[in-house]
Amino acid sequence: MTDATPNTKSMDDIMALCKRRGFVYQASEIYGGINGFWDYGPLGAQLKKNLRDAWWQDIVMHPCRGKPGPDGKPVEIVPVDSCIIQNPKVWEASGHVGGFNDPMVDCKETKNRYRADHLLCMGMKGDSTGQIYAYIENNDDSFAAALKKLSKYKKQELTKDDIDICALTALSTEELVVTVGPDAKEAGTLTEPRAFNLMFKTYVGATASEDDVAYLRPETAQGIFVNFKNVVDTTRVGVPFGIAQTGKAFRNEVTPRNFTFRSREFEQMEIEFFCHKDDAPAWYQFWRDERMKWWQEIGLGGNNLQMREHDADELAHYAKDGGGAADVEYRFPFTAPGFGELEGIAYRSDYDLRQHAEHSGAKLEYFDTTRGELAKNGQPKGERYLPHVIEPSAGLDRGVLAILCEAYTPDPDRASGVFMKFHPRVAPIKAAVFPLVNKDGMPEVAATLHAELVRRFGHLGFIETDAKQSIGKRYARMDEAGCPYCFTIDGDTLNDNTVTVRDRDTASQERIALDAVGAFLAEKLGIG
RNA sequence: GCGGGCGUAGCUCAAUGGUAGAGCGUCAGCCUUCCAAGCUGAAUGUUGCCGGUUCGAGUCCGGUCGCCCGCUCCA
Repeated sequence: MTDATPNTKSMDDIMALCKRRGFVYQASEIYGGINGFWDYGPLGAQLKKNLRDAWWQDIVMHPCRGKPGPDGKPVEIVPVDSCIIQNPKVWEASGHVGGFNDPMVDCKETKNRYRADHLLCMGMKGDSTGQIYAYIENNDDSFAAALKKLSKYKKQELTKDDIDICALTALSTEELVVTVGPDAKEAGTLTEPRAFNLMFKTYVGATASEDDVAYLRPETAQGIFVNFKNVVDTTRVGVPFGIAQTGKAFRNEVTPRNFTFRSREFEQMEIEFFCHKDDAPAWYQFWRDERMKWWQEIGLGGNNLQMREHDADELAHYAKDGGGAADVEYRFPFTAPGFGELEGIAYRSDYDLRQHAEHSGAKLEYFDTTRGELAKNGQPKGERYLPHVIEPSAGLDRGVLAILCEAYTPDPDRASGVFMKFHPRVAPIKAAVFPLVNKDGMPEVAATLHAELVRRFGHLGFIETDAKQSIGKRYARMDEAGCPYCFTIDGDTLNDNTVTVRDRDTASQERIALDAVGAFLAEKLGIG
């Protein structure tokens, strides 16, 4: 098999176009920028909104476009919009306070960095003197290398039965000085374990004391879990159902990289879908397939999109028997030939609700009146349980980036040299209206048509008009901005009330009636 | 955070330690009846930022910020 185009696009060229055409700017650029933050310009802001709106429409307002769930019933999803700052106990319950503070160890010799809790140390049994050798947990090569170095140091052939093992984090400062790093030759090159807090910290209230510490949310998911009981109590939803929200999340990444792919401030689109434990595998399969299909339909239909099931050893311990976890991945120019994650679909069991129930003391169990054994009157007695959760969690900014990369289409045969092949549904500019020349009554007709299209389609994106310079230059500009259709008023329009429609992807034209333009565009935008 | 590379106009790039430039794009006017045509004109830079060496720094040195690559990280 051959991939004709996937790896050949230049990320530098795509970034240059994003800047040039107003899709993405570096945040605080006039002050020299700030690492890991990006702003969207006019076209980027609308593109991002269109993608978010498409998700909202297809998830919340018309779930899965009407496709029934595995139970044969309509899929039910309701939205919430929770705060970026929550009670800090939320993040203790979710495990983020612990998990986002992984101590790291650096090796001064090899410049490698390791998670401190992933390193083990070996010494000769019954001989605690001299050097200690560190190796990486669950890594046979690293273990063998350390054993070999220890054998050479002790001048005798040692096997795994001849050694004592302990965690690196259990070593004293004195012991660390005589410890040889996993990839090092000399002892004492490892630093003390240092904490890296990946959550942004802030203070609630003006006094800013340590008692007032709060965190910017590192994911939107927990805002859903903490509102589970509220939603069940105040709306008429019943399990199985989902709660969805979009919003910003913040992670103090060690190394922001690859344009907007790993940013410190980013936007997520998340669903937490609650179902009975027995139904979880079927719902997992359902969402996994639906989400893959959605990304394909939104414009990532090429061979740069793939679904990857996580291997068993990647799975969280609770994910094994409810389906599993899978990522929708896109082959970005900077990951090629590999892929980068767009969305994760994870089986989370009842882990999150259970954690919040334990930490908060709230009763989060759901009483399901459709289950349980039948009473004498034939009605089910009901069943009380913590619902299990399937979580499709997508990165909005990553989606935008994938769409930008996929749309970027070099074409030496056209004036612009490149055009942006956006799916009409997400294209930030929906249409453009041009008078062929800026005289002879054409501008007036164009202005009238433009005003009509703005009224009818302006809520979906920009409707452009432009009478300056040559028609070829205007088409070229629209190619780079990814406008799918250009309507041109020419001399014939004045005689027979027809206009030309130029198709961005083929650069070919057809004539349609002036009063049919609205219907034409509606059909092309999929809102006929 | 570590190592390497890079930083000049919106973009792509010039400029031996000696007056900061070009092409494209942008804007204005003229012209123009279908794909960046042509003509005329205009705007745009504390050379990322701060400091040092020098009579003189875009150029050399130090620091800092940012971007790219490799580590690390990616809950």
